[in-house]
Amino acid sequence: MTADHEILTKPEGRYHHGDLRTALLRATETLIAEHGTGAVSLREVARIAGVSHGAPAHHFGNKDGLMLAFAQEGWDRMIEAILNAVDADRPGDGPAFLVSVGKAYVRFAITNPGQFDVMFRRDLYDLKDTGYLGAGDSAWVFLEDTIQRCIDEGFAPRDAAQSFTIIAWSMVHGLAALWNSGRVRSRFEKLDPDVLNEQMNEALTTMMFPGRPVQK
Amino acid sequence: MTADHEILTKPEGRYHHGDLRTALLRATETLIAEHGTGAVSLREVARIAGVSHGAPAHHFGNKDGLMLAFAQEGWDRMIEAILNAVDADRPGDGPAFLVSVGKAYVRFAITNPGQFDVMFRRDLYDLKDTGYLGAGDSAWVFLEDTIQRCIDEGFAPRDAAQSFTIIAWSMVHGLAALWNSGRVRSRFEKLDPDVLNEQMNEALTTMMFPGRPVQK
DNA sequence: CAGCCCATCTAGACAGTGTCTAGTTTTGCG
DNA sequence: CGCAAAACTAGACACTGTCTAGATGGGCTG
Repeated sequence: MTADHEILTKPEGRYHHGDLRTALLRATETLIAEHGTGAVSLREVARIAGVSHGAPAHHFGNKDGLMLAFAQEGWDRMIEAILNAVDADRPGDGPAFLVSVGKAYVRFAITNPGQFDVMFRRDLYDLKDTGYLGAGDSAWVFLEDTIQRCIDEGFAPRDAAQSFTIIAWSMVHGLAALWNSGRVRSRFEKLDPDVLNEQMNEALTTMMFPGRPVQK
Repeated sequence: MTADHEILTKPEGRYHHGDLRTALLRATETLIAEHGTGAVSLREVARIAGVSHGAPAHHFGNKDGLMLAFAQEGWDRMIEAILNAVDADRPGDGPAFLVSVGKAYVRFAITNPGQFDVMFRRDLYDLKDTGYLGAGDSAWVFLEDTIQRCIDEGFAPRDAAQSFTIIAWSMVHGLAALWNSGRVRSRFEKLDPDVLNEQMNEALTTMMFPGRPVQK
């Protein structure tokens, strides 16, 4: 119905689509957003893109491949979103940097609940796939570097890198997952998620670095 | 193959199963454990239970109903597991009580990854279902009471009930979810999950209640 | 104990799905 | 221009969820 949709539909009378892979990923995103993850089918995304029912298999191998590609795209998008947020916030010290990262993580999750969900759904595709694990690994490494910076600045014990990384990731991931599950949200109908996100990340970081000098 | 399996299979020559509802839930559990959540189908659980393909619909309405019942059973089991753990640990103060609860939460999640997953999969069934939300609510209320006890004992500010509840739940839920996703586990192949669970919950509670007197 | 209601379960049909195959169209490259 | 490979089509098949109509028998009423 939108211009986007037209671009993603195969031009009439043509045999080749042009950018079918992208079109199928966008169709997947639309389906998940409008009807949930369960509504995704190879035949439906093919229909939306205006191609035959067998076409998607050529680009993704099978349905698992489509979901995996969608998850990988999600990791790329999330890392990009975090980098942008950090750029915008210009945090002064390590803990402030961590707050910026945590807020961006949760914001990405609650603004892209469908894709975030797929990124952690190990039943949708082969977990051993190197690309999938690789994408998640870069997120881990990024987070670990953030913690390491806090350690280098004297905010945390020198041997805390791994445990603090797990703690930080667990905190923001749990908050995001619970919010998206609808269980937390249902108790804060009138609360702006961004406000909750801000408050939680500030509180969590304060707990992690109790001796931290307060930033203006 | 096991005795359990035989009990759950319809007695030969009989028309009525006896306890088909339970048999179907157990078949669901087995399928998820052995082949993942995606392997669950009404026809396959019917096959395992030795009944016709249409029988499950009578007990659960449709597939969503089966998954919802499985999720509800999960909530019941988790609350029971937490109560048992608290009984066994006999924690002295509020924070120790919280550690006991948190450890039991994570332990349930990593020993029942399939069921835990389904409990938070809002795409598998209608989120507005009162039974589903009700089960989750009792968990929230239980956790909030635990936090309230910490407040009453002077370990946390009086107005911290809600935010501390979110923080605590986010922590343990995030840890459980990340572990089950395989991303954390892949980095600690040789580490006993129970050890990580213990250490994390102690560390997290120490962060939440920094002034807490150390327990023996 | 007899009769009957209704929960339980069967069996067939139907549209929709993933995946496989063989074949058709088009692109890109020497 | 020629041609191999990539992109896509179209049909088939087994499987799925759900809907129907009907068969069975457990348990309650009288």
